[in-house]
Amino acid sequence: MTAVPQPTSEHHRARPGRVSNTETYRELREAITGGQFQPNERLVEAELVEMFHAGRSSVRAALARLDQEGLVTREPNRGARVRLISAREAIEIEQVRIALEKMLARFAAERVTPADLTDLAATAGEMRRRVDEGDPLGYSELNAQFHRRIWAIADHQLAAALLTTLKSQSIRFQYRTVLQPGRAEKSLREHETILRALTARDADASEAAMAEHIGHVVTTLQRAIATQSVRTPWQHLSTTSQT
Amino acid sequence: MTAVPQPTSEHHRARPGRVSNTETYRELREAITGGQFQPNERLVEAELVEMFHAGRSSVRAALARLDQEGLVTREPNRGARVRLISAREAIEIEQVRIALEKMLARFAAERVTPADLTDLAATAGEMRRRVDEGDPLGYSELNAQFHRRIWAIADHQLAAALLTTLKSQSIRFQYRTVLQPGRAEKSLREHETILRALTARDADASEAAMAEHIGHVVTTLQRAIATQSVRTPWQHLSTTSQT
DNA sequence: GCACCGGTAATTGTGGACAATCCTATCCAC
DNA sequence: GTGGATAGGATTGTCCACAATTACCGGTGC
Repeated sequence: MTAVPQPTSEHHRARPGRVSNTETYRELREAITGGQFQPNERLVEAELVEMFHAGRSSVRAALARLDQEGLVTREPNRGARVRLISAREAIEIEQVRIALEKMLARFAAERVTPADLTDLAATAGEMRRRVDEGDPLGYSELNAQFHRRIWAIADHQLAAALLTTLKSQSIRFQYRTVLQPGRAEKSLREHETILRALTARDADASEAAMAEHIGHVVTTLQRAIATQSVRTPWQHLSTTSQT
Repeated sequence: MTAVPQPTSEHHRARPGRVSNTETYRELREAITGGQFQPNERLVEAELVEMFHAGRSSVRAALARLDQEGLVTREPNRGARVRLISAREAIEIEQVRIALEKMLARFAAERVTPADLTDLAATAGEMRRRVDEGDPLGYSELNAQFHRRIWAIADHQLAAALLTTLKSQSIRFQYRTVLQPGRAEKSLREHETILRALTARDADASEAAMAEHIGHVVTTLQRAIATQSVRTPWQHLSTTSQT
């Protein structure tokens, strides 16, 4: 079956000297998304126990959870591996992302406040600065921030949770849409279009602008996948993603 | 964090006499969605061990997994409970469902084959028969089948997986829309509209028809929730849901 | 050289025991 | 009678040992 997106009960509190159960989960997750393991690399429980100074129970729980999140694969009696995301899956993820972000853009347009707008405008301005300075990494970070801000305005916990998890799966590591030349300027203009639509509180326009924006990401992604198979397959560069 | 939707590695094979690990998961899940437990009811591990003739490890694993799927809640050192889904969450679920099913309707319109269409038409015909006979339960089942068929045509694993899980969460609420007077006829007509749009291979019309259909479900749901708080809170009738 | 086969090592799956934590009921002081 | 402290029971969290399964490797027969 399939894992759903609830903000999984996470009221755990870290105890002083101990390595909490969810702590090892967090660390392992970080290690995977951070690229410390190659995709498809085996994750032997005993090794992880030593690596994170945790009990085997914790490691097993963490693996089970990451399995459901789609970051690792487990086969019975054969252990866990870092999940390798196929091109098709990566595209499916982006398509779902479009559907959800469209919805959120619409909701955001209906609820946005003046304070939100000045905030978004500030971020957009900062993004333009980064582009002009030729700082793609900083731009990426602000980009993510822009989108998250819209999620917050839309105030939709479920969609936000889903998007967060989906994001961590794909783009973060393997199919990084590398900075195609000229993509940054276009991306920036798309964000500005979104901002204008939100400012006008035009739900249809906001949704359409968001759809077009992420749609471009998909085509960029598809191009990247088409040409990628030739070059070095798995290159982990940084942790920010580019949209 | 949040659970993601991968078709979680599930190659397990049931051994003759033994109660496999994922088997208890399946049973427990079935018990919860089937309404064998009251919402918010405590799920004591020892009791479940006895009930399903499984080891505590299995039960614990199952609970962890169901926690991520959003069917149970766990608090550290305080055990697990059947998750009670708030009205807001139920609505959020339906909203996400709209977004995803719209997308799938569009994809389906682009890929549908003549065989698919005759199949859908047959289901729609059967649905009409059930409505005429006044068989809401049978209608519900066919309804679900109709939607699943569209998912299959769209051929989008991720979205299908997400929808399946979301559905299992909100089953309790979906019951309420069934019994609304006159809802069945309207629902049927909406499905027929969707079918016509698909037959015409009109992606925009298909998406719109699907959006309108599920949109009505949401408003019906909201009305039901508004009036519900007074009457008997949790009445489990069957396992099929009504949209 | 290659397929098959047995044994051994490595790894995962599971149950049980114990520790840690929380809840409840009771008792005592005021 | 009320509030707080405390002991007891119930329940969960974690470690550990052992069983079960799989992978690896060398040997044998053809």
